[in-house]
Amino acid sequence: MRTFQLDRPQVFERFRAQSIANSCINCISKSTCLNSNLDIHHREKLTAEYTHKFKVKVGDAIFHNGDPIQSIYNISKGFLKLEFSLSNGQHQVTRFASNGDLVGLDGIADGRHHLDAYALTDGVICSVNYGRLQSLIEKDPIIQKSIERAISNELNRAQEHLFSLGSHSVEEKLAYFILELLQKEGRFKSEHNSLHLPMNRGDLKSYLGITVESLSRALTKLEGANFFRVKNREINDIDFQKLIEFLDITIEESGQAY
Amino acid sequence: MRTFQLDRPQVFERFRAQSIANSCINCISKSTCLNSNLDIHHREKLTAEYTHKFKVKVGDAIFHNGDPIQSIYNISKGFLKLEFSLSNGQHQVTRFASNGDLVGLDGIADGRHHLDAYALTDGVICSVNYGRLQSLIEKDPIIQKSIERAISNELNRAQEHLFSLGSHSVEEKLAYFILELLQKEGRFKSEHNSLHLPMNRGDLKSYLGITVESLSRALTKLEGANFFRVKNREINDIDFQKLIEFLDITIEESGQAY
DNA sequence: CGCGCGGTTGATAACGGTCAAGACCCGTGG
DNA sequence: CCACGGGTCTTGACCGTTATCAACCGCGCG
Repeated sequence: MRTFQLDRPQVFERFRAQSIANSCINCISKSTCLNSNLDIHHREKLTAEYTHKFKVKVGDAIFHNGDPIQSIYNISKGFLKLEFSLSNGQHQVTRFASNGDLVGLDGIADGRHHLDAYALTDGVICSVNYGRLQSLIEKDPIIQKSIERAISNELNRAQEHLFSLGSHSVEEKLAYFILELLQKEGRFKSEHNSLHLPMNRGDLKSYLGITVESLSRALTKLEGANFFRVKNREINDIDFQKLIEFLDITIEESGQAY
Repeated sequence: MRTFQLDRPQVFERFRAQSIANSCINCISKSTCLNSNLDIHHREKLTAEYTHKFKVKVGDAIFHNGDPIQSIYNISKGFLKLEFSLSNGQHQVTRFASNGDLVGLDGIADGRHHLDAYALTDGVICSVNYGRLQSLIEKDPIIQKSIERAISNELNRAQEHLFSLGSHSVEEKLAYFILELLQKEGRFKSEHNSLHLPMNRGDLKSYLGITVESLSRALTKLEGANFFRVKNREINDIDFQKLIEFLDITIEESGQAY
């Protein structure tokens, strides 16, 4: 289970000023980045010559389906959505990504991205040039392992999403989503039983494969059953235990990330 | 797009007799295996000391959720289903795998499998010891790339599945599935407009996230609209063009596999 | 022959989608 | 500071699709 915290923005800002200067050593995201299990020597290799930090604003596209894969992206700050889209306009959000998540691995298969990536909020992204990363991988098995684990991890996340979309009611899908977000922010056992949703209802209904109206009704219904309180994008007083009972599932303590 | 054919079983049997003797050089699956883009020298490395061929029977489990990852599996013959399952009995088929598919990559993330794998038919599986594969990867960047591409490919397949489950009617999900199978068997432009479904209705409804009854009705409905003819597990006279018009999609010629 | 299993068909009900209206949020400008 | 306006979100009424429950069919097998 990841344990970083998102609730002290001012501290974040101080680190940001350092990390934007392209050092992996001091980067706030390092505990969840590619180099999470690298020692300090390895981390230095990932620094300036391989990485490039840049800011994004709400709505910015990071890459599109079909684009050749230039880089792998690590999110330092902010939120992205990843969409599967067809030329006829149909599209679906398949993933939300945030602090420490690696994005763009879908392009490894054939050298082209298969998804669209957009910024949901202003943020900072660390890009790692893919060509250079490849040569680095060849020289360093630890980095190679990190990459493989990251993709495999993403695959497993997709499987869980698949499961939650198949044969579940709207309320159940929503409950799975809330738990997923809680887990991502490492808040299972913490005193923080609230969430701020980084996405609007439109993106969330797409992710869940339902309509906005159903989503809205599901929110009020679960609120009425005292699973949580909803106020716009704020979810408060989340009753973690009730949610997992509702879904009839058990959560292991050691939800180990990559 | 993959171009191997599945419709001459007696020829397959002759090859099988050779490949069971553990040579990647003569293996019938090699064009779609890990070593698809290896030259003959590299292929030799993958032979006997790394791989082990074995037969499976209908219903056999290959691995379970939680098992430590011993091997990566390449399917030489037959069909597998991969299931996401919870301890409360809920489960969903998330993938069907056949000739040339790599299975078990979900376990790379944390060294344990996250899915259950079962044989849908009798078959032959080629296992590659994961520990040895890892050391091989370190020495040989081409094999490492093959692995990464295979996982990334699987990730993209999962995204498409996700898309087809979200916001689509039962008939649409079924149509997507038929096209997916056709594509897998490389029959888009071939004279073969028929399919044999390797799975029963129960597994298929699980994959599509619907009920058996809805599946049955969707089959008869699409049959009534002359998309194809259904006879038990045989799908005949498939009207490829009508299917893609129904889904309002376009298919590129070059559906390149890994 | 008759049982059991997988699959289909039918009747009914509920869940979720659709359409329409209204409430709320928030930025802009008077 | 408040009024306005546009977009987002919620609520309500209605209807269609799909799940549910139940019966039945066909086939393989003891």
